[in-house]
Amino acid sequence: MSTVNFKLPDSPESDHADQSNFEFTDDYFALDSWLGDYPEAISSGTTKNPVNQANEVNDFAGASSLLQGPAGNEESETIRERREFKERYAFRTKSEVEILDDGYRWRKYGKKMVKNSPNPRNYYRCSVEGCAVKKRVERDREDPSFVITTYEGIHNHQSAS
DNA sequence: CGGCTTTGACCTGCGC
DNA sequence: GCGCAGGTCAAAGCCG
Repeated sequence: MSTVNFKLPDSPESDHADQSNFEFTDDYFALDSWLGDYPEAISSGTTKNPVNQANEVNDFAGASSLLQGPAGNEESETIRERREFKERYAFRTKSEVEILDDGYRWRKYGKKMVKNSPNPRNYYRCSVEGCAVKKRVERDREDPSFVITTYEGIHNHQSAS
């Protein structure tokens, strides 16, 4: 239904058509509650059903701005509050490749097999020094054509690419 | 030559 | 206390 085309700042090199299909389908959802990290949200009626959260496009806009990094108001109360929970946003993306160029440079630091899924989970970290943003990439358990990307933290720098 | 992957080992939290 | 599962480290090798 509401397909959000997320145009990424294409780096000069990654001009391939493969990388351009970074789009959020109806199935994208923020994992804040989905991860089960927020017992309150779950007990208050939030289900794990992705369809239920399919129309939270506005939510994504907020998440997006957070991902881009605060534009100066780093000390804002909102962000400080969020920091207590650890910022975490996850997206389900239809993609052949899991290495999605989102404008930042990532360094892989781990790979793990998870019990729930036959697919491995990859751990990335922003290679910019002083930036503690982490990223977790794994394929969907039921739909290997989907990739679940979980961001953790906020970039404190401009996207370097 | 520098930066990044790879991969197994290590660490830690948690449930039994 | 033990074992499992998830997360991270770090040495070695690869690749541009």
